Amino acid sequence: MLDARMIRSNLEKVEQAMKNRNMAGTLDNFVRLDEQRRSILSQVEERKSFRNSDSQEIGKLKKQGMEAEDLKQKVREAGQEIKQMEEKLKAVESELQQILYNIPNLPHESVPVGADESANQEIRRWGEPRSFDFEPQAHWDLGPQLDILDFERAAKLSGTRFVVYKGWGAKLERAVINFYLDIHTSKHGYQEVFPPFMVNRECMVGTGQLPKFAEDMFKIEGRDMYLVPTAEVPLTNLYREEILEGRDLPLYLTAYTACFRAEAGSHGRDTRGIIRQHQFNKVELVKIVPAESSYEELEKLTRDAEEVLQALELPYRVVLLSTGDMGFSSAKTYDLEVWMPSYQDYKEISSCSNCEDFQARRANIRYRPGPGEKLRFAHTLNGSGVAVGRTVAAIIENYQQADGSIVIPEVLRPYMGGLEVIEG
RNA sequence: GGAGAGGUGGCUGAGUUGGUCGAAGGCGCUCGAUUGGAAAUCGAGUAGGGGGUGAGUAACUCCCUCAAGGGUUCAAAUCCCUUCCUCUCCGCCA
Repeated sequence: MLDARMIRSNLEKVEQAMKNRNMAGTLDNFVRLDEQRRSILSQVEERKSFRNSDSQEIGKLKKQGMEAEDLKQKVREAGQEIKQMEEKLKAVESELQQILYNIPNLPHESVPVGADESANQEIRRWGEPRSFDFEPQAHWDLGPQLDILDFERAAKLSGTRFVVYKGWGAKLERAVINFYLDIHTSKHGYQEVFPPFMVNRECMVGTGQLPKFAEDMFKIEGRDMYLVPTAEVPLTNLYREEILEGRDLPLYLTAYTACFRAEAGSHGRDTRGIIRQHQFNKVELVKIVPAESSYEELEKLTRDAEEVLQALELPYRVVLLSTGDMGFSSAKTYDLEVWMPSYQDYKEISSCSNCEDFQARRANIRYRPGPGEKLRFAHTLNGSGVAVGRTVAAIIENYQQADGSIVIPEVLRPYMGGLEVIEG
């Protein structure tokens, strides 16, 4: 959420930013409601001020043993008026709130302006895509052949966009999770967290999934709760409605969770394999930092995510997303894209974003920079560190051999009981 | 699921015959005094949000907030209702 006062004094800038994000419409409604709100508010407050002083007057008269029926009557009438005005104010404020909740974050000045991913900028590449001396297979063919992925039985259990991992496949998934958590906690200084996979509405509003993207979420029937679409939600909301001490920042948090997404509107995209599932595993990185250092922290966070791909020796590239391709809450996003032989292309495996104070303002996460200083909204960052299912898919495809077996990346072998190759 | 207790400022803890209480005291913190420096001691200050005047992250002023929402009343931290949360006991359960 953007600061209403900031919008008020930067109308053109915000409207242009919305345009750059392919969001139609103007801020005319905002301006109208904002003015209305302030005008009603000062009127109400004026009445209240009179009511308060009259009411105190009654108290004084009573104390002296005098009656004050006239004054009481007057205040009673003022109360009625105030009540009516407050109802109107409430209506205006909630309308205003809805508008604010639906305005995306302002892109950082370093973000390329463009309508879609074609405007994204490649920042750097790491590793060489392997050239095969045989016809490489896709993970959705290799997995079932090796009996480590079972799509047919997953459909029986849950439908499309689900997968069952079996045997060494299940082990590999778990190995990747543990490997990621171990690196981020022991080497990069993140605190490991194991949060609930279900959260309340306030959390979803706090990080920006709601109200705008309700159709992408799985809601729990009969309760105001949602399955987490990413650990970013519980991790960032850990400090919702809290005031942190400046000296306690930055906070580095990491968590493994399953992630649940309805994938509304993505019919026909990535229908094969485990690239796009309703449930997938992810190790997430979240930072809560002072405003001054958030862009430095974004670079560091991105490197932290890259490092696990380097350790796995998976070729990837880093892409700076354009204004049209960025997520709603983000001011600047780097995607990490891993080489996928089945796509003959790089495929997103991580998304690292600086949300600045956009989420903190929604979730009311503040900090006191120093003793006696005014409270400020913290800056929040998040990044996949990285997607586990897509990692497994990338390993299967990039490490496949002509006979259909899969070599286990060296760093994962300790997590696999020393296994070097998964064979049929 | 049943029975009971409770939710007050950064923390702790008063305040429940409704009235000047945004809230005593303590701790913590900030500034000052003291000291060669520090501890101890003494003094002062110290909640958050929003609106208005204003060039102002200065100053002044008003409104709101004692878990959340509603109600009673001229007036509610104090009375009533609903919801949420915490704790204790019982039941159930991994």
